[in-house]
Amino acid sequence: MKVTRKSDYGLRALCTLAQRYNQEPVSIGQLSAEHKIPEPFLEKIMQELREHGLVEATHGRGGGYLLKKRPSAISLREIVHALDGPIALVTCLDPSLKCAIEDGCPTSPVWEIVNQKLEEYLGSLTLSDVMDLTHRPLSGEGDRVSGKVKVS
Amino acid sequence: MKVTRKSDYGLRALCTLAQRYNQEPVSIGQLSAEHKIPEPFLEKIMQELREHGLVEATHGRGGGYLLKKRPSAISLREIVHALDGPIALVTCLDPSLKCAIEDGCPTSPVWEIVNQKLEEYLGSLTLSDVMDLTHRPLSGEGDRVSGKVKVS
DNA sequence: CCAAAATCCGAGTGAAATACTCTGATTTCA
DNA sequence: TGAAATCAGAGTATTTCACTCGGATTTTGG
Ligand code: FES
Ligand code: FES
Repeated sequence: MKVTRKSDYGLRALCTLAQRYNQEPVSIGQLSAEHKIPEPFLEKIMQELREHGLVEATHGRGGGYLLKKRPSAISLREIVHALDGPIALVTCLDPSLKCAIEDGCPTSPVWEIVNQKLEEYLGSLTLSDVMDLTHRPLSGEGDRVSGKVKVS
Repeated sequence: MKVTRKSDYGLRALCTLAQRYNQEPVSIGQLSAEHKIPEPFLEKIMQELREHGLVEATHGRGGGYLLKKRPSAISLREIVHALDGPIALVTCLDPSLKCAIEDGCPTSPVWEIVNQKLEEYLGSLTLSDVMDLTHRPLSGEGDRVSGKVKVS
């Protein structure tokens, strides 16, 4: 039950792009330095984000990446989908590998529900939310879940 | 973002134990046959479930496994914890590997929240819920999420 | 126009996690 | 006493992950 490093790295990079929204493009060099991410790895990640339309790139001198939508219009769900693919908590839920059993399978209905819930929740969190949380270091140690960010 | 096969298999096995709650113990042979799970693998899984107190075993002839609590008192969370360990969506959240950065890390607050949400939700689903869902094959195709099972 | 700065692209590699096996010991009961 | 079951721990195979490499392409500054 883990999100891959690709998604974590990708999210971090997108955070700095969000800060610099509407400014100059940011290069892989800068991004990887800021977040201590191996350059060639981040390069791949940014490519995938571009292919999925979350980000756009400009070549050559002074080039780099820019967000393609406003931070509040990019959800964690999109990011994770772009980098890890759609969430399939168990292999049977993978749309490309339709399972044979299916009927009467005791577990698939639950996993499907949890899966759905997770996607919903990730869909409700945007890059703006992430930025808000970063600079508001969990005040008071109460349950952060019902803190600042909207909760189902 | 996957649950391991161990957890999926374990859940299936626990389902049949739930059906036979308060009856004769069920052997690995029976369980693995019913769910098409490789016997020696399931053996390991049942051992772990016993070590975590979800199940108890009786040796020798006619032996096998029994639930140690009523089905409505066993949550998905417990099961997943027993077999996959506590949920740590990103490595930084793993309590055994406390991260150095932490302060000002842009992503960890969000992942922590999602992590918490997930645990909460899995904690709210019990073996009874799973059984109910199994024999009620998603009537009407509506959003199953707010169907029969309690939702946050 | 050219060289430097950047992204693009596809293939390839090493390590780690996962999924599962094997062997033998131990307990129980007919 | 021996068959049926779990127990225990080490071992192996496969897949996924995390990351690299080499070279092509695009853009811009000088
Ligand atoms: S085994 Fe595939 S749906 Fe359950
Ligand atoms: S890198 Fe460890 S908390 Fe963010």
